[in-house]
Amino acid sequence: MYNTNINEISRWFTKNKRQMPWRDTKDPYKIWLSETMLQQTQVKTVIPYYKKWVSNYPTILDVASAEENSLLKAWEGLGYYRRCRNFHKASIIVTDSYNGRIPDNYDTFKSLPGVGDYTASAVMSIVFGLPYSVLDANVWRVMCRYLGIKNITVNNKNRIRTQLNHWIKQSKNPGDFNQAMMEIGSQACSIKKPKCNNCPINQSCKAFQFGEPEAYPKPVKKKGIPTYDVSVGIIWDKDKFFIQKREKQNHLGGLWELPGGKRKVNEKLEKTLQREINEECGVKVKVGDRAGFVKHQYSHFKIKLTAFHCSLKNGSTMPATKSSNWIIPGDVDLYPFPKATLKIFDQALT
DNA sequence: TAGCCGTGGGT
DNA sequence: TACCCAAGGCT
Repeated sequence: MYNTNINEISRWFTKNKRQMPWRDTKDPYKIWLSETMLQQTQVKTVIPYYKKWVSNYPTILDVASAEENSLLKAWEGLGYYRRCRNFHKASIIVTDSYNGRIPDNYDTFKSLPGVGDYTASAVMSIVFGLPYSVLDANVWRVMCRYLGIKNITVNNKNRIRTQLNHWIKQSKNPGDFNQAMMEIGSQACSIKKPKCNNCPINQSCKAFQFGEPEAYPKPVKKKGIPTYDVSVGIIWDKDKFFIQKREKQNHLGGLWELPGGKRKVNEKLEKTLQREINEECGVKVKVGDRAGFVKHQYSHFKIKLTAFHCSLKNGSTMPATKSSNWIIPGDVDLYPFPKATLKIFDQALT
């Protein structure tokens, strides 16, 4: 029965796999990069970023020798920017400590920053043919349905691991097996309205036999997220305006932004701006016309973001530092900004 | 360990 | 519109 499933999965993958720029490479750098970009990010979203990245940085040596600011600019809009900073750090470790060769050992590779169980298993199996099974959100859903599992427990996770390990040891190509399982989850065993008639393992699938695949696994209720009113300033000095770099350990770390902050209850947005800029930069500003307004949603909160044109009051100065600068609108292309800031620029600088 | 971390696709 | 969630990792 097991080997029958393996053969069916393999046949299904050959027939149904989508083409992706990294699909046919065994270059550990490119597979590692793609798996990093794919974390919590859909294939369709990743493809253009992947292409641009490998064009800019063809080898891991190019990444190691690049400025973090340039790498973040290439990552701009992809989100979860810590992935980019960790990939940079890891590339330097590989260059300095492993003579530029990406480790072919699971534990050594997984010790690199940003490499967890999923990424290590994916790279080891796809590049080096080692039998480490991946358990991402897709495979988790496929296996919950296959084994008739509703709840996340340690025991159930072990049952899934055991079955996957058994299969992958039987498979001729561990990398293809892993990718096949993920592709089944994405294309056939979808969250809503799964296409069970196009699934290679439906004959042994408990959830399919029970006639209610969507009930497995049991959906977890998630919390609501708060909304904040935020106001930021475009502080002009002649043709230049002020930007600052966010602390690396913080939200959107390493990216650049306009100064500003969260509105307090019953506070006017103009007042918020003067208060925040005084707290952050130690200067007083004159707030002028509204420059833009956008709504934006992050992972765990939403913002309503209002931007104002501003100018420094007489006697106030803000010198450029390592983490701040005065730039002309054309320089926006030189710095990585969060999406919300880019939306404000679209409204305010054109 | 559960919360944090971005953005866009899909419905 | 509003909401869920995606080829996870870190603390």
